[in-house]
Amino acid sequence: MTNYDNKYDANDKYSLRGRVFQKLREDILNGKYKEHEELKEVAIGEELGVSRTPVREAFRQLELEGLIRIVPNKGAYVTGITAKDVKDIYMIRSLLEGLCARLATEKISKEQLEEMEENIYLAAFHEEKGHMDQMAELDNRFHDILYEACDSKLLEHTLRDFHRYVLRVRQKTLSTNTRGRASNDEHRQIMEAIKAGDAELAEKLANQHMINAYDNMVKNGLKEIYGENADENNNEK
Amino acid sequence: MTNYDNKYDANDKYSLRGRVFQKLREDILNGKYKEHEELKEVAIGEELGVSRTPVREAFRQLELEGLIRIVPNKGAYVTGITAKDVKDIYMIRSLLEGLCARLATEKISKEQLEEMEENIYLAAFHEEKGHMDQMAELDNRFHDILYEACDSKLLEHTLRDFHRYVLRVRQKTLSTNTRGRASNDEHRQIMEAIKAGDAELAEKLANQHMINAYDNMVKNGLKEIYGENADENNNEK
DNA sequence: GGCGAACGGATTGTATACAATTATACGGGA
DNA sequence: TCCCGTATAATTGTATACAATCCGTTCGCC
Repeated sequence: MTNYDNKYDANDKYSLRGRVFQKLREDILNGKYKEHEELKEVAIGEELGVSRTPVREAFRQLELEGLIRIVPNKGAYVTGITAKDVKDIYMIRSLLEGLCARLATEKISKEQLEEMEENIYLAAFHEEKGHMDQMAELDNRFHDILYEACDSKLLEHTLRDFHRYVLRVRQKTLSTNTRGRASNDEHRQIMEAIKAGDAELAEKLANQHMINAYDNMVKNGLKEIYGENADENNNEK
Repeated sequence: MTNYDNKYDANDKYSLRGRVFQKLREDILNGKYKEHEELKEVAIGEELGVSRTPVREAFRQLELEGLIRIVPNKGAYVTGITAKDVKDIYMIRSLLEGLCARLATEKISKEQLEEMEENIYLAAFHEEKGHMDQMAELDNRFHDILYEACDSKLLEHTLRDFHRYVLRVRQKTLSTNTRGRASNDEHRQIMEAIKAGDAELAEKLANQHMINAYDNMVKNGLKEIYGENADENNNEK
């Protein structure tokens, strides 16, 4: 659990630690550092032109974000995501996105609703054109708007954490374009329920949206990508 | 989001950083350091006989646990919990504890179920004797067993985070002894549903258990303790 | 040849020194 | 008296030096 008030202030990009943190997070999510790869303090420090101190502090933060795993006196390793992790996350997200949509129905602002409509409009355009990158970006943004609109710092942060955590997976699987249209449709239905003030429906639709997203992942070979590497849980000392 | 595999290995109590981290966390939860109190690196370091380095690293971890808030170039402050935070947490927990109970119904081991029965038996005993401390301890343990039993590292960790986050509040409010018995009853019902293999019922009961716990808190003056200190969100630079 | 202990390199853990930033106190001027 | 700029102290940010630990290798012994 993290600082729900203003975490990004604390990781400000003007401090070396903050810059290292954001750079490493991005590189891990981008896949530059692969699963189980070891991150060495001096190497990272030299690459970014800083000393070990800010690198170490960034490591501590990355660990609690779940992106790396620090083994005392040994090193820092990029964490792997098992197929079960993904399943669990989507189970949790299904409930929480539903809650989020329900709360957002009461709390959403005019501006947020407008941005949501614009988002859906744009997504339809890019879907037709086959612009996958923009689609992914808009999908992320749609959920971010929803998180902001629920007016709960805690829920917003929790969902953002999970969302970010599965970005690595989504980048590899969401490029199946049949899902793109379905996802857009579901977004629009959620938006319309919110706009109509039907909190119950919005919750139900958001629930199902996550279930559908996960089912699609499984269909498109999640298992093959993140095989059942059961060696994830070996607690060897 | 944190390392779901073995975070406690990384914060091993044999490293200075780990010891500082655990000590500070305990002191914050115990109330030794009060809300909005500033934690100074040198002071903590001298008190524990270590240099600033491990203290700083412990701070970074505490921040992502949500216990302190670090303002760059200024300091680290113990985070306050607003009444709304507590409400949000219980809303989230209601859903997730329900999910946890549902999963646990399928996955719980014989040993875990036995410990749960023993827990409930002991709680009834201590409730009759009026042993508040033991009651609180058993209540914590009951939920921990449930978290372990759901067989999801991610869900387990998420729930533990939220649970720990509200410990500060619970210590001040759960000592109303009428709730003790009701809580025990609810625990037993959840356990029996799990034992009977009725996942739907277990989920519903766990949902309601959280709602009841929160309602009781409100009744017993949550507002008065954690007043609407709206000054929590001032993002002054 | 196999096995174990000791050595050495590499890496992390901790302490300390120095730089940058912020807060506070003081003093001068209007 | 009030305001404001400057100096100074306190605190955090970063770099570096040193200690402890881990891991592979080599050497010696059986």
